[in-house]
Amino acid sequence: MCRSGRWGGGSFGQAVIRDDIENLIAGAVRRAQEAGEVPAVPVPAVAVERPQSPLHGDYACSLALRIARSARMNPMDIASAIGRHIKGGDELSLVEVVAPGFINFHLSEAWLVAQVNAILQQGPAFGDVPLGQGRRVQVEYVSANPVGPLHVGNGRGLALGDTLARVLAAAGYDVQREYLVNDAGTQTQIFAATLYAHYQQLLGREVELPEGGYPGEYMLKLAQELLAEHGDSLLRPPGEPYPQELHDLGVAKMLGVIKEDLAAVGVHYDNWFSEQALYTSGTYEEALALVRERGYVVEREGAVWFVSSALGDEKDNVLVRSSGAPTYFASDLAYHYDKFLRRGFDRVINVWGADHQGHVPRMKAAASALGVDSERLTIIIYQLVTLKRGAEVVRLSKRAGEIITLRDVIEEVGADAARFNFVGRAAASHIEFDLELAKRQGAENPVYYVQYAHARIAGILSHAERIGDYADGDVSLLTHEAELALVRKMLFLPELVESIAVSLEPHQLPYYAVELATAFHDFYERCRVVSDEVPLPLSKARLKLVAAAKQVLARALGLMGMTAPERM
RNA sequence: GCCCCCGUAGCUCAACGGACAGAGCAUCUGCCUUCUAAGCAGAGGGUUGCAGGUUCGAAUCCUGCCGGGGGCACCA
Repeated sequence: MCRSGRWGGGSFGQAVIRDDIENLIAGAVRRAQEAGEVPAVPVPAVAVERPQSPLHGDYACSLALRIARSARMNPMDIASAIGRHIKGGDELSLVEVVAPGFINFHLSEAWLVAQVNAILQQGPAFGDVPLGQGRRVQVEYVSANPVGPLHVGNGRGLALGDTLARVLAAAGYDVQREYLVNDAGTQTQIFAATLYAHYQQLLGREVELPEGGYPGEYMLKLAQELLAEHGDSLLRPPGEPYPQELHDLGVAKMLGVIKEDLAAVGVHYDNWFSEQALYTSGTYEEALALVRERGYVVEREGAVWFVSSALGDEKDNVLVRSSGAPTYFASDLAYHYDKFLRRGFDRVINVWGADHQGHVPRMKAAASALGVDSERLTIIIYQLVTLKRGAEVVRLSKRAGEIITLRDVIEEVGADAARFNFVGRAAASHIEFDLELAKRQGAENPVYYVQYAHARIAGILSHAERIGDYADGDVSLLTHEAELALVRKMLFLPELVESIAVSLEPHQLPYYAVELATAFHDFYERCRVVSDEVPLPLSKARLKLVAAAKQVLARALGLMGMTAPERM
C-alpha cells in the first residue's frame, strides 16, 4: 500500500487519490461552515468527479452547486468559501473555483512524475486497494448444468464473474470462486435418459430418444465413449430405467468437458460444489428445519411451501413437491444456507443470466428467512447474449438442435479477445455477438492494441541493455505532456479497482486498458526513449516510466484474465 | 395481462445527475533508412426511440407511448 512518507512532502496517504481529495473537501466544508462562511445545512457525501476535459483539472467537485438551493446562497460564493479552506499539499498545483460553481483540482506535475517511483516500488501490487479488509466473499458464476459443453452465452457470465473475482481480490477481499454442479436435479435425469437411449440404440435396441431430451450430437459421442469403456455393462432389461451409474458417469464426463472449456479460457475455480452433497450431508434437512422453525413453511395442497410472500416476494414457492421431491428452489435455499451459515461467507455474489431474473426475489426472501441480512446476498443479472451469424439470429440453447460452443468461438478468435469483448459490456446491456464479425475482427480487436503496447515496451526495454542499470533515473526529468498523460492514466488504476469492487461492474476495465495503451502509444510517437539523440539521464527516466507503464498494463490485463505478451 | 432489462454515430458498445455525448470497427486523407506501422496524426458521421415532467443542469431521475430481449410452474 501507499505510504505518504515514501512519496515525500505530501499529505496524500491513500491508495486512491480520489479519497484524499474527498477528504480535503470534507475538511474544507466543515471549516467553512464552522467559520460561518457557508450555512450549516446538511451536506451530501462528498463525491469528486473526473472531468472529461483536461482543462478542468484532474478532479472536480460540484458540491457547491448541489447545496446552493438549501443553503440559499450563490454556488460560486459557496465554492469560493470552500476553496479558501482547502489545505492542499505538494500534490496539488492548483485548486480553482470555476463557474457555475465547480471546484477543480490540478495535480502537481512534480508530484505526478514522482509517482513513477512509487509505482515501480509497489510492483505487481500496484492497483491493490485496502477496501475488503480480508472479508470473505464468494463469487459463484456460470454453474451451467453438466448436460452439455459451455456455449457462447456462458462466456459472458464467465468473463463477468472471473473478472469480478480478480478485482475483488485486488481490492483486499478474501475471494472464493465457486461452481455449483447441478447434479441432483431433473435436468441431469433428462440428460441421462437421453444418453441411455443413445446407448441402447448403439447396442441395437429399438428405442426412441425421450421427449424434450438433449438433441446435440455430443450426446451420441458420449454414448459411444461409454460403450467403448464399459461395454454393455450399463444395459438394463428392456423397459427398465437407466442405472444410476450411467447417470453419474455421464455427468462426470460432461463435467470433464466443461473443465476443459474453462481451462481454454483460463478460468480456475477454487471450489466445485455438488448439489447432491446438500442431500447427503444433512444440509438440506438443517436448512428446511431452520426455515420451518422461523415460521416460513406451510403445508398446502399436499406440498410444502415457503411463504416468501411474507418477505416481499410476489407469491409463495413450493419447496417440496407432493411427490416428496425437493424443487430447484429448495436446493438453492439449502445451498445458500450452506454458503452463509455453514461456511460463513460475509458476502455472497451470484452471477446469473437474465433467464433466472424471476428467481432473485425469492432467493432474497430465502436469505431473510434464514436470518441472513439479504444485503449480504448480491445477485448480478446479465442480459442474455443474442447470437448472430451475419443477419441471421442463432438460438442459444442446449435444448435446441444447434449449439455454438464457447470452445468454437475461442478457437476462432482466441481466449483473450473473447474475454475482452465480454467483459467490456455492462451486465444490463443486451449485446449481440456476431460470429462472422468476431472472426473478421480477430486482427482488429482492441485487445491487440492493448497487448501491443505491452509488447512494444518489452522491445524498448530490450534495447536498454547498452544503458545498463537505470534504477538511479531521475523522474523529475519527465516533463513532456505525453509523459504526464501516461502517468495520470497509470495512477487511475487503484481508483478503478476500488470503484469496480463497489459497483461490481467490471466493464470499465477494458476501456481503461485501451486508454492506458493510447497514452503509451502517443508517448511512443512523441518521445524517444533509447537513442543517441536522447541524453542519458532522460533515457533513464523514460525507461523507468515505460517499465512502470508495462507493469500497469500487465496488471490491467491480468485483472481481466488476459495475457501480456513480450512480443507480437 | 403483470414484473425485470434495453433502445446513444453506418455497425458493436461507453458516458460516476454535471462543464462541447465518447471509443473501436467501417469510410476518406496523410505518416515507416531511427526503440515493433497489430502504430500515429487528421476528416466526415448524433434532435441519445417518441412525448411530457422534475432540476441551476437530464442519455442518466419520474410518467405515458412505440420497439426489442427475458421472466411470470409442484422446470431448472
